[in-house]
Amino acid sequence: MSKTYIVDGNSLLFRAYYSTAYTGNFMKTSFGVPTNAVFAFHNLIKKIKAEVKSGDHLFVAFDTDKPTKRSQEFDEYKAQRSPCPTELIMQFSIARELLDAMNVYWKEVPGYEADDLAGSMARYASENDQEVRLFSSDKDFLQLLAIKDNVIIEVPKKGLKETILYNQNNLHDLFGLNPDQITDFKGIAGDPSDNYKGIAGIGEKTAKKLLNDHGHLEELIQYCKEHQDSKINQKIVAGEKEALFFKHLATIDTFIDMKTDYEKAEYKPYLKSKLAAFYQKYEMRSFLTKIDTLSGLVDDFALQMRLFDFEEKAENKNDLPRFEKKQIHTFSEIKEDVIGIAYDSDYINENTDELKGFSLATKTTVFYINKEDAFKDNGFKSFLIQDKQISCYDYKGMLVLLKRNGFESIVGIDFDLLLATYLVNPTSGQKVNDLFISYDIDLNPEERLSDQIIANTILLKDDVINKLKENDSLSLFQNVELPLARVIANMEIEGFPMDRCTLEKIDKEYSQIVEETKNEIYRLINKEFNLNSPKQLDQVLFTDLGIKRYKNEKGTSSEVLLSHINDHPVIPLIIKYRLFSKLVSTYTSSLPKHLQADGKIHAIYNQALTATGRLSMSEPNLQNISIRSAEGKNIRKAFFYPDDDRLILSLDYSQIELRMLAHLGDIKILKEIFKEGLDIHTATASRVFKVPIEEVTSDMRRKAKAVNFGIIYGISSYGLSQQLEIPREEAKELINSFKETFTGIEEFQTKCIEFARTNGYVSTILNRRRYLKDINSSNKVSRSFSERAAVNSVIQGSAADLIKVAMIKCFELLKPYKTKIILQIHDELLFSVPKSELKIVEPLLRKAMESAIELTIPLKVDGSAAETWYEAH
DNA sequence: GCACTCACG
DNA sequence: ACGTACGTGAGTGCC
Repeated sequence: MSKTYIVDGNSLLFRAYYSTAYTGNFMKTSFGVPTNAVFAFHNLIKKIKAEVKSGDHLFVAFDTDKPTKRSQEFDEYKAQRSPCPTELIMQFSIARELLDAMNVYWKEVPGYEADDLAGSMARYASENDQEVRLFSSDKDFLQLLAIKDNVIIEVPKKGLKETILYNQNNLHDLFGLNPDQITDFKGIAGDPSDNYKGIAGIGEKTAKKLLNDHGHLEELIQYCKEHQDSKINQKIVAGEKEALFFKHLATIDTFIDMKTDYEKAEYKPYLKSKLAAFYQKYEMRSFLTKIDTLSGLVDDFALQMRLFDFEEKAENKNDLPRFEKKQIHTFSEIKEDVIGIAYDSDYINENTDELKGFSLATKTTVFYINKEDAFKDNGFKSFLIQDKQISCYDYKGMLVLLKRNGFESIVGIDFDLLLATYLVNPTSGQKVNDLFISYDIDLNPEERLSDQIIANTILLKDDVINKLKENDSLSLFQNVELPLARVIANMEIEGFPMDRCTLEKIDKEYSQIVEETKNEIYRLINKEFNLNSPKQLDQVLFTDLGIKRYKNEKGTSSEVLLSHINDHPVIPLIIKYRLFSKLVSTYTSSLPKHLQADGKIHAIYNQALTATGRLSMSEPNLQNISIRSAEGKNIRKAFFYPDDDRLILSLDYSQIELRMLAHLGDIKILKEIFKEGLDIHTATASRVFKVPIEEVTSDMRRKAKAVNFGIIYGISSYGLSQQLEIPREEAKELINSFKETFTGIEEFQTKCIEFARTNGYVSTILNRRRYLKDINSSNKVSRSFSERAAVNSVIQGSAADLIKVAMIKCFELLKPYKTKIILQIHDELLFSVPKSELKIVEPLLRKAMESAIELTIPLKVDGSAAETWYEAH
């Protein structure tokens, strides 16, 4: 049997208030709003809600402050009560907000009391064969047991942890009366809490005894009138009118029509978004961090990231339109409009994968044309250059494959499922297989992938577009990511020049150093082992050689090795070995594997991978070519154009993330520094250490620089103390003086974190979202990670937005020139520039970069052109 | 396939 | 009392 849970909101809120209202020590928000009653009330509702199952009903009734039938009939109704404390009054509306946040249906009706709403609901549910459980601390409610034997009343005991259960069977044992005698009892004995006086001179005990002897008030009066032989009987007769009046007043109205309210009260799960917003607003952090442990919680943040409601989708899965599949040999066989295209290949690496053909979708059919047929088909070729509105998946990959095969670029693409779903949720995994899996679409390994891709692209398009609209991300999609795909495709096809000979020379030299250093190490410690194995190295250093670790120190990273530099002469050799073997294995010996016949490297950009909106790069990754060490930087000497009419121009944004922070957080002093064009680390040091710019020492600058970075990363005193090798206390003070000097930084961080807590995501300057699933986790470690990521993602992601816009602008302005964009390294763009164009193009590019997005501070672009990448920086 | 290490912004 | 800077890719060893 399903159940209906009814809560007398008013009486429980009163109880909740007085059970937690310790004198003068209220639970309050930082703005002074009292929340003690709401807090305890929350726990009561939560406990009740934990029992409620799907199909059950849960209803909370409240009083209003308007006159009621009782107060109109009886002037002194509740007149003796001491006035309600304002601290409680303030919480009446918050309690209602709480119920909304808990997705619980509640009701109040002017003129009625909570009792009447609850009582009527009890009758309605009971008569509909529901088991009724009624929660109230008001014993008036016991009369409702008379409705039917399926009604149970729960009265909280002191402390609110347990309840006393009343039902038809046990009421007489517990209270000494039957359910239908409760109103009679109130009439005779009165009720001080409602100011019901009853019959003067008759108290609880006598009243109960009389009712047990005579049944109901009316029968008792009749009897007393006939037997006026005792004082009690005479009192009853004298008080007849009052008794009947108070009985009438005490009678709960159970006949209000509750049908629609009953339907509205059907069980609903918690919605994480609503609840998180409430907890955030009323600063109930302990609940916020335990939110995921609630049973019956629907994580609508997670649902929000998806395109559909899963259950809804599963229901409709079989109703999804199906596409007929047809093999064709000429494009003219397609009679309807083509609305989607997907390239047929392995979807592994567009720079090396073979193109096999195309899957073309119309509204009803997926056509397949192989590469050979497509190649010689003029109809298909002209389709490619028509500016129609076509959907695809992986626009950039398709452009690269088309170009590699001598096709003209397709121009009329207005939707790319890969890029669009990446914007809906950048952290959901975008590899072709798991993309569809994450949207509950099964791919059939037997069927051609491109057919399935384009069919699903067509099916999903409208939902994804709607999602982007809802999220305000449509412009980012249409005006940034989609045009950018074209820019990147051109960069991939253009490639990056590398000279095999130069690299081979370095490789030879460095490989020799690796060998020599290795032998020297073996000789020195008289032992041979695999130096590349961190495990074996750990054993050799910290067991065999007996070097003592510092506490909490683990691993064999260069940082650890450096801290033991004086402990053994082998340590510096190992550091040297590590440096050179890294350079050889990752760069000098590996890069040539990626060099193609045109003397260039054609690496892949991943436009739909990072959590923040940055690009990433692979096969090979040219974004992490060494620069910090002199030995590593040498590698850059291998990157140049063999014919000496082209230069490499490198233009990079100066302090782009700190500028973005200054802009987004409106950090006044930081903005001033940028406007004055000062060296940022020196200037911040001068402000924080309160010395004139000229007196900033190199150590002050070093510290300021570390904190500046720290702020972008979501600083902790521990992290900073490690970075600067200073005590934590000092790091803490340093952070504090930064926060004091740069008003606005702390507020910016808090805003990012609180927004993420209530919304589940943060957004960049161009409305790029990143969801942070652990932002409310009860696990402090993962929660802190999410908090730092929340702050950092806004900054890093906004900087990524900015350079993406810059890339598009540069690409557009370069169309009349021979200069090409050839590499993007997060805050830096590299161009291949004919010497003759440099003077014209460089200022244009700088200007385009500096004005990519108008900020409230100036952007600054540094850089220079040179023959080799080594010199251009 | 994962952990470790280290290259970059 | 606890573990901690953000975002990547690649080579290597080891289960």
